[in-house]
Amino acid sequence: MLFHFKDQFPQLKPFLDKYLEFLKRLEVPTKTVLLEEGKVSQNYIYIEKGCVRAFFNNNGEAKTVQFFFENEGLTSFESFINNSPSLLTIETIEPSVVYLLPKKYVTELVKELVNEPEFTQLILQVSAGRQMHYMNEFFSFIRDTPEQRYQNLLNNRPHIIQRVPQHYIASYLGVTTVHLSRIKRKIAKGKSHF
Amino acid sequence: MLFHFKDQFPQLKPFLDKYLEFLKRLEVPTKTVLLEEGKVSQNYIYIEKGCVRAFFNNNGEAKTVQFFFENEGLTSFESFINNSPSLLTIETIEPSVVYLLPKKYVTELVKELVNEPEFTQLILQVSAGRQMHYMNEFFSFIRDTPEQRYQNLLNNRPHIIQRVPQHYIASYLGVTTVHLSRIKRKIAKGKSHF
DNA sequence: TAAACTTGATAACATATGTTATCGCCCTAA
DNA sequence: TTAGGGCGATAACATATGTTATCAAGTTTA
Repeated sequence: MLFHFKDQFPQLKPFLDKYLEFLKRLEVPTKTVLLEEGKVSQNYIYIEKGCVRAFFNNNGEAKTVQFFFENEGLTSFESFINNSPSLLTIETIEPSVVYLLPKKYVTELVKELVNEPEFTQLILQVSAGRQMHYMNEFFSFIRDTPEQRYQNLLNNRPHIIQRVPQHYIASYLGVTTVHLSRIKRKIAKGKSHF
Repeated sequence: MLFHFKDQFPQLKPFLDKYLEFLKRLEVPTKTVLLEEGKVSQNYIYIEKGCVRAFFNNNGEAKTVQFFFENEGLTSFESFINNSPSLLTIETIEPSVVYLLPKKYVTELVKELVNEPEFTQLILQVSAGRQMHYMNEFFSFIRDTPEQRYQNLLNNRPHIIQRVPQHYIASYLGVTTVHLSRIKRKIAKGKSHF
């Protein structure tokens, strides 16, 4: 969220650069929890290498809602703003290298930036983008069958299918692993006709 | 979105009040379209009386995603910020009285406010709230069965069930009207045991 | 007032998806 | 090297939900 926008909003660069030194580099194995559902987010997270998933717990069953990869940053936005417990757990899927910026510094940074009109622009833009993302995911769930959602992944984000274990993908699509297998078989059959 | 926050952010009040005179009052019948999917939002909308639904079109079938009632304001946020076509149509469900603030004035107002630190606070808060809303709707779709979603409506927002025609509710729940009837019968049966 | 719509319930049948169990493959730890 | 565990495919059966058609009651319109 934060450090991606240096190029787009050059006036903010000096503010952001000041905080680079407070980033903590972390090398972590698979299945490391970076933020736990129900706890207040304590860090802004940036992924240098590897990938993570965001999920929430429903009666012991994990529902995966999003994947993040290299060069992406993430926060539990609402958790940061309102000090409210995170709705999601963030967990690595592969051995990963991440940078953390502790909440304390994020808060400081925001305090400094709140007087910069450019920052308001950035906030508006980031917020609109996030809202767009959740709306699109939401609408896709309503509009598309699981098979169509799988096709969307194949067409638009094949790296996810390549890197992420199938049971997480099934969870993301909203079906069981059994049904995802059926979907894959059906698609494979369809293809073999040509 | 905008005029609700006068009390919470008193410093912004004079800015907001200046624009009250540009609000256009409109009395409209049922099924009036206030914003059409695919078009750029031209107004901030405030509902004085009546109610509206937000839906998108999927192969000729309308998928309802949200209802708004008295004293609520709405914008297609992304559409406003990015001048992008709205993902949703906004249509009245009842004869309604609404106020419109043309985009021109909203833009002006935002330009004035962008230098007010309090405005950034407001933006952060509104954005977090909106994101929370869409996340919750999204997660409820993933987590809950249509029957549970109907129970949630009954428990938390019974006014919706009372005022809104059943086919819109079925669409909102993600099922056919036939299935919603089944759900209602099942719940009625369950109750009659006590 | 009568005709035409709209809304909601219901039945019969079709399809999509979940549940449980089994099998095979690959990887890793002892 | 072998035993166990994680992962994915598949089959058989169960359940949830969609589709189509019909009916009844209420509402709008000519």
